[in-house]
Formats: sequence, C-alpha cells, structure tokens
Amino acid sequence: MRRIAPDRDQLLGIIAEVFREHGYEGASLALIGEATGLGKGSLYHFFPGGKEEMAGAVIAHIDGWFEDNVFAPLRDSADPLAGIEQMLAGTDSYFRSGRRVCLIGAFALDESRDLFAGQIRDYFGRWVTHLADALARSGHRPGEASELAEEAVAAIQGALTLARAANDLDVFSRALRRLRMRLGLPGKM
Amino acid sequence: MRRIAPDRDQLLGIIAEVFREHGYEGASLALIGEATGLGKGSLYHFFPGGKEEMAGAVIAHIDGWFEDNVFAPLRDSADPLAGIEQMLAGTDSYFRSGRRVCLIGAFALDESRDLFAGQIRDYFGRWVTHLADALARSGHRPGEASELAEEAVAAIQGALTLARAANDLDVFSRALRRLRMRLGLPGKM
DNA sequence: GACTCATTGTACCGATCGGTACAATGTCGG
DNA sequence: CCGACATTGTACCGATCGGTACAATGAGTC
Repeated sequence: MRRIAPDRDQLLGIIAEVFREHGYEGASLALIGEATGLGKGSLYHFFPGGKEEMAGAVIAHIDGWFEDNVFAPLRDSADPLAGIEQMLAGTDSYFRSGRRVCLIGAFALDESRDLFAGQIRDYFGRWVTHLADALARSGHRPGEASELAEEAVAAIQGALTLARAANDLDVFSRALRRLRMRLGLPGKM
Repeated sequence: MRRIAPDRDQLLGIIAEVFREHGYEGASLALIGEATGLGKGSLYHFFPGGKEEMAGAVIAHIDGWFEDNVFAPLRDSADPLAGIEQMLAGTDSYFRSGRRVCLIGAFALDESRDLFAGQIRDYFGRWVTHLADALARSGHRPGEASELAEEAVAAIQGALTLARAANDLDVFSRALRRLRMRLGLPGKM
C-alpha cells in the first residue's frame, strides 16, 4: 500500500503557525520554508497551487480538528451539557488559553476572506449550529438557543482579540469562565 | 496663521480604509497611492516615516474619533445609561452596522501588533475602563462592572468577526441588541 | 543493478515591494 | 516680480515577492 502524505498533519500545523503569526499576506514562502525546513521545490511539490492551496489546506486542517474535538462532542454527547463542557475544553486547549489566535477569524477580517469565504463561513456556521442544537437539547427554546450560540462563538473570538491586544491571557480565561456560567454549566471555582 | 494639515483627516480616513481591507502587510504603497490619488512623493512628504508612520497616524486618528464619540459620552454623561446608549450608537455608526471591520482589532491579531502594541493596548484598555466606570456609576458592583465591560467590548469585536465571516450584517445588529439589554438599557424593539 | 517515481536544491523569472533622490511645479507673502 | 517653501511626478534603488524549470538525489520494486 502506498504511503499517503507522510506527516502532512505536522507540516500543516507548522504552516498554520506561520499564517497565524504573519497573516496571509505577511506569510511569505521564505518564512514558510524556514519554518518547515523545506525548500520551494518541496513546498510546490506538496502544494502545486502555491500559497493559496497551502492556506486552504491549513484551514481545512483546522476545520477537521474542530470537527473532531469540538463539533463532534457537541453533536454526539448524550448529555448536551457534557458536550458543551467538552467544547469549552477543546477551545481552551486549541487556543492555548489565549496564547494562540484564531487563524480563520483573522482571515475573515481582511481581503484574504474573499479567497476562502466558503470555508470560513462553513467553519463558523457549523460551530454556531452545533452549539445551538446542543443548547436546544439542554432545554433552551430554539430561538434563544440560536442567539446564545452566536453570542458564545462571538465572545470567544472577541476574547482572543482582546487578550492579544491587552497582552493578558487572563482576559481569555475570564471569558471562558463567564461562558461556562452563561451556557448553564456548573460553576467550577 | 499657518494652515496645519489641510485635509489630513480625510486623507487618514482613506488610508484607514485601505489598511482595513488589506491588512498592514497587504496595504501596499501602490494601493494607498491609488486610493488617495497621491504619488509616493506626496505620501512620503506627509508621512516621512513611510508605511509605519501612516499606520500609526491612522490608529491615532481612529483613537481620536472614539475618544470624542464613544469614550467621552461614557465619561461625561450625567446619566451613565445615556452615555452607554451613546457608546452603542457611536459604535454602530462607526462600524457601519457591521459592514466595516475594526482595524485596530485586526492589527492586534498578526505580527503588526508588535509595531503598535502600545497604541492598541491603550485603545482597548480605555474602552473597557470607561465603560466599566459608567457601569459602576449605573449601579453595578465594581468587580462586576469590570467583567461586564470586558465582556461587552469583546462581544463587539467578536460580532464584527462573525458578521464578516458569515457575510451577514444581522449578526452584528443582533449582538448590539443583546448588549443593550445586557448593559441595562431599555429594550427598544 | 535498472526502472520508477517521490522528493529536493538551486537557479532563475518578471513583478512588485518599501524607500530615496531630485527636479519640476504650485502657492504664498513680500 | 521675487524668493521661500509646500507639494508633486518620475525615475530609480536593492530586496523580496510568488512562481517555474529542471537536474540531482532518494527510496522502493522488480
């Protein structure tokens, strides 16, 4: 059997970090090459579509991680509150308690959004939808659940921005603590 | 008396729009020149420090607008709730109900933060502080007011991200409506 | 060893990057 | 009209951009 994409996951993780730190325009092939240890020859071998394909693959990779670690628990947990708890844990883990920034959120802000509009809309849309479903199953009325879900996802994005602006990780952890209460989870001190 | 900076305000507004749409790295001098109708000669005459000085001036310009139209009402209104109402109105107006994105928030996310860290921290810090003061004057306990203010500013930033990701302006207006209720303002339907 | 194909390094492309130099204008007060 | 100075257009700089071409190398199969 043929080996498929040797450690493509790891590679995408490294490239994601470059995009996260420098943005789409700022992430030059030189920086990506330096971070990954690969020359242009290799990069264009793995991503014939160049920078745009790299970014698209990185978004898909992140989307997959959230699908497995955040959306799936929301969807599949028998106890919806347990699923929400897992969502918050996964979120805190992914963003390293505020040290990391949301690449997809950053892409949504500037012109690079036009290139990945579909993927970006899909990512956030599924997050909100799955959270709203879980909230509805946990007892909220459907309309209320939708609003609350949208509010929660926005709160996470905003907290990431604010935490980075203030250079204060506590901003993010405070936001998660408020969310836990607001979403009906037992307050843990 | 010497005329100082003929229509510098207007100029900064145009440049701000370029940075907003393309990000710091993506906003090339060619784009800025095209948008303003100025050649490099003129641009470097007004901003000898080049792109970095332009971005710094743009941030200061935005900061000044918020100082006058958002922070001042929060600080000076006799009725704190009226000040908060003005804050929300100014915010909705500035971001054009979600059509516009927060340039300072976008700068906070990628590496350009390092260049303007002080200005960025100051902008968000003052927003949160002044809102927290107004909330405290409107009856909230100090600690609670601080958390609520932080939550509100983060909610605005997150809503801008989400609105742009979903390409749906209603996301932003819904967030403002929720905020109005959450901050103790009479719900207007 | 020979064939295949994945992987890599290097040289190179034209375009554009941010920035500088400077001469040519415009626009004043005197 | 004159000098002073603000403003502008243009040409140019070295560096870097994203992308291409291609020969060399690696590893596996037969």
